[in-house]
Amino acid sequence: MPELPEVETVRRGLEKAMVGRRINQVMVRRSDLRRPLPENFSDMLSGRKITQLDRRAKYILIHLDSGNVVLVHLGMSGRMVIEQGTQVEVPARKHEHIALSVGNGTVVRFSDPRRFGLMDLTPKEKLFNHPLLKLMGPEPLGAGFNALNLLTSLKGRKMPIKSALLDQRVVAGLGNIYVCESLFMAGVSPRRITQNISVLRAERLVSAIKLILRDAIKAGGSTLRDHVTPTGEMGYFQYRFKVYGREGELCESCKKPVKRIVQAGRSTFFCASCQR
DNA sequence: ATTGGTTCCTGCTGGC
DNA sequence: TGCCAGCAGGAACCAA
Repeated sequence: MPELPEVETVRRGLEKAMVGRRINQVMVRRSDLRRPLPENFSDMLSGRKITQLDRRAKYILIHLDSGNVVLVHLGMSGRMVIEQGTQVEVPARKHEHIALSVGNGTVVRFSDPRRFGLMDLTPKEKLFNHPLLKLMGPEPLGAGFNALNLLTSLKGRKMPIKSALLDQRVVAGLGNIYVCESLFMAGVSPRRITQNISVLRAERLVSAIKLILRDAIKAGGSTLRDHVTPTGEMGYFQYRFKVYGREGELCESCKKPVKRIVQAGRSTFFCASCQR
């Protein structure tokens, strides 16, 4: 499931194939994604040159020479795949919703079986006032994400730290997998209530999050079910999970079994002995 | 106001 | 072997 490292991997792959190219054809097969595609989506993209590809949290931002920006969110099962020597009319796979032809027989295809993903369009100057981005917290790999900042945003709140780290307003881009792994690396219990997070624990958490995200990006993200790079290769970080999906296996560090609990409706994997 | 629960969606899997 | 309930989860929404 695409979290920040997977989205960054996809962004890097798309950047090579798309920046400097002109979108000469847009095919919309389904517009009822997580939120409906803007009505003029095709018209606003057609004929536009792609100037830049950025990422904000789990969003890919495609900058157009018209001054508009396309926001792409992959949701749970979204894929962006580059194909050579093909045409937009021919769907590459089931559940392909959008295809962009960017010249030289190159087609970028967005598929998303579960349709939790979305695309939207906004003028560049309104980008960070966009409702989806406006309330978003700091980029975890940026200087704006540090222990002090984290403690401030957790102050007075009473929820398990696991849930807080999934809240995109606290830090933007983490999902269930990297939160579990970060908490393990930091030795912090997922059940610990946010207001009881000490400075030391906040520092360890911030370091762990940055380290894990950087390593995961280097590994091309994690391929569990859906994630592939735009050129179809898989990521490798799943082989380095210490706790995620490892219920019952022995903790590498203390050899006690990894536990699974449910918090806010989703699985948390952790070592009750190493994480306090 | 904050927080936890529910919902959307489809594909995969585990248990009978 | 085959079927199907249940699970996977990002984030908006709802209710307490």
